[in-house]
Amino acid sequence: MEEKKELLKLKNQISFPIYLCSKEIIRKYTPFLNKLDLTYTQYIVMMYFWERKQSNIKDLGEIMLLDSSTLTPLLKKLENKGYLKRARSSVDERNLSITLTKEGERLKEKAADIPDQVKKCINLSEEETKVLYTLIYKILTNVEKED
Amino acid sequence: MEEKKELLKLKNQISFPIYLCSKEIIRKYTPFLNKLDLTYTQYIVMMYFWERKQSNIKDLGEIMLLDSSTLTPLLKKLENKGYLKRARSSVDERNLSITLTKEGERLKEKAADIPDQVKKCINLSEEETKVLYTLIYKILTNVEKED
DNA sequence: TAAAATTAATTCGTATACAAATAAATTAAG
DNA sequence: CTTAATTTATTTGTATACGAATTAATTTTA
Repeated sequence: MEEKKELLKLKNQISFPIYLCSKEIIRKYTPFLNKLDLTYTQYIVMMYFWERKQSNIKDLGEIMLLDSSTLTPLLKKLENKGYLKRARSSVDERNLSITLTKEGERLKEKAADIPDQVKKCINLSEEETKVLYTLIYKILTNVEKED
Repeated sequence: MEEKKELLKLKNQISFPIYLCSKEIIRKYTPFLNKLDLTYTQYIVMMYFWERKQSNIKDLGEIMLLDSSTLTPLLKKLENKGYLKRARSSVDERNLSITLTKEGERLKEKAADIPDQVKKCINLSEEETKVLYTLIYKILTNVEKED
């Protein structure tokens, strides 16, 4: 009985520090991303396209774990900035074909230093990072298993 | 040179899985919290008051790492639901004194089962949770050190 | 002590984030 | 072959989240 109430303390719920950690790391990215006129979410979407060049909203959303209702306005912003191009697929007009522009390619060079800078702030050893990485992915796998 | 571009891949940035993990764990809370008519952020604010009973926006914001501009509307919602009471402090009228209501106390009983349910979804061992906890707090400490 | 600086909370503007409803195109079923 | 079901993206509504500007109260300082 008392035990259950103990669980209801913030410090005893792993979700709370993870939530804080995510926000704080994003906060560390912000000054660097501001120089590129990008938000964190826009940045990870750009990273996706730096790897893939071409996609649609559905596939992008499956990697980002973001709904199309989040991505639609975000992609329009990135198109307005000149980094992406949006066009309906001619093969299947339901699909939106999103492609990286030359300007979007160039942005990759400007972003090249950011990961190292943030890594420096986070300041974990290689070993610690690897362990953290494993545990976080374990949670992601477990949590997704139930659907 | 090629090395830096390698860093710009999503899977090589620890921030991305942490960001996903935070969102996915919150998603696991959602069905339980819906039954209590609470969002995740409202839930962690309630947890804060289950421990403290009384606070102001500034102190609350320092624990939650949330700005007063986020908390002001959120606290008004929790007041409308009847869980909190907001009133200017008579000692220093700049401060908003926020207190837990009887209804808010009762909510704690209804929430008592949630942590265990989510823990089951996350499904890490005691040892793994402890290690994760340590690493996450290490990042939080390192990241905050620089201010 | 009166003006200046600081502090605490609110308001405003912009950007996610997600559920639910809608719309348009394609596929499946009869 | 036409209707029904499914799929993909958009729109709408609500709830964070955060920076910047504002307001009101208190402290500091000249």
